[in-house]
Amino acid sequence: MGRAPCCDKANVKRGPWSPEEDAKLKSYIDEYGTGGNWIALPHKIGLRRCGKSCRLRWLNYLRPNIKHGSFSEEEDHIISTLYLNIGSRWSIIASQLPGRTDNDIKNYWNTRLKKKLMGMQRKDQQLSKRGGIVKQEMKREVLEDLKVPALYTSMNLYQSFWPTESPLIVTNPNDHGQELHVKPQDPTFNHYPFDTTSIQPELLDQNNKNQLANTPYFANGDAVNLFQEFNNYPFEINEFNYNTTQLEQFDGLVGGLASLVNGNNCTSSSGESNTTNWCDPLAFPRPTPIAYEDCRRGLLQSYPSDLPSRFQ
DNA sequence: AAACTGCGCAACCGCTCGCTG
DNA sequence: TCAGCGAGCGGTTGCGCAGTT
Repeated sequence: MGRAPCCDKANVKRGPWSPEEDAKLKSYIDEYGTGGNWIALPHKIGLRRCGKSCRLRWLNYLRPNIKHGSFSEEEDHIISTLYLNIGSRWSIIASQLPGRTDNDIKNYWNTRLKKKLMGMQRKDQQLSKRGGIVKQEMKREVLEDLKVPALYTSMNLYQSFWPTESPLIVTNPNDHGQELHVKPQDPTFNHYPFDTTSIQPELLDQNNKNQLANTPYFANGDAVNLFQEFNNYPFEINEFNYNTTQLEQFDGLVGGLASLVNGNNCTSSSGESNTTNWCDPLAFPRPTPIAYEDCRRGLLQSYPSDLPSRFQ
């Protein structure tokens, strides 16, 4: 049995909204609010519209302070950076752009910005042909399929999502019995263009803006979607699972993940033979790939024997 | 001037998630 | 614990307009 429809489709109007319908909806919500029930709303005001349609019309067009019109360069930058870091999570991206709706941003990305960026990337490829064929091919794959959020290295980017109001106390669900006290983020830190000074310079592109050129890959050529890989936050990172389950092959080097131990933002405790950093998605910095840095430090000497095959 | 094409955007569709009883 | 429901979200569709042939 399929899902029950949210409204009687035979008796609701579809298609573009008339000015009269807009006025009806707007004046009602202005006076009474949505009442927290979109399904019931059209009946209350005598609109022959589906509740979902009313909600969409209000959110995308009628509500106050909606910004229509062309996007600025700064907005372009924010959208592209966020897209490359978190993918098509339009509502999150929209939350960073006051006055813009997720629908607007989605449309803008799909119809214009993506093409604009891809054009820029192709130009970049032509200029960097001295790179190896394999590297170029891998890069091309990623750039031509921007549906794959490639990397999650811009730590500061996420700071705009971090708590700023009060210290958090988080209990480790991994049964370690730890209580972690997290200091609030300095609110003055949330700005664009974001500060990249805390990111390993090897992980940044020539403009120190992102890490497009250093995307880690699986051996089969797929771009590593680090965020996807570790979507089941909170999770625990330690040197053991770091070395065995979170390895990626990166351009001939061995890479991986580690949490960024960054002052008060992340806490760590020493185990018997390794260091454990427990991270909560809302409270801590995202993990960052530190492939180059760790290779240089000699932390990764060889593949462990139980390395899952997909990382080999 | 008419037909065609491509693009932008509003709106719809269907899925997931979280809340509630 | 689980089913039902509504809200929210991201993908997709299709209309209308502008530019081109």
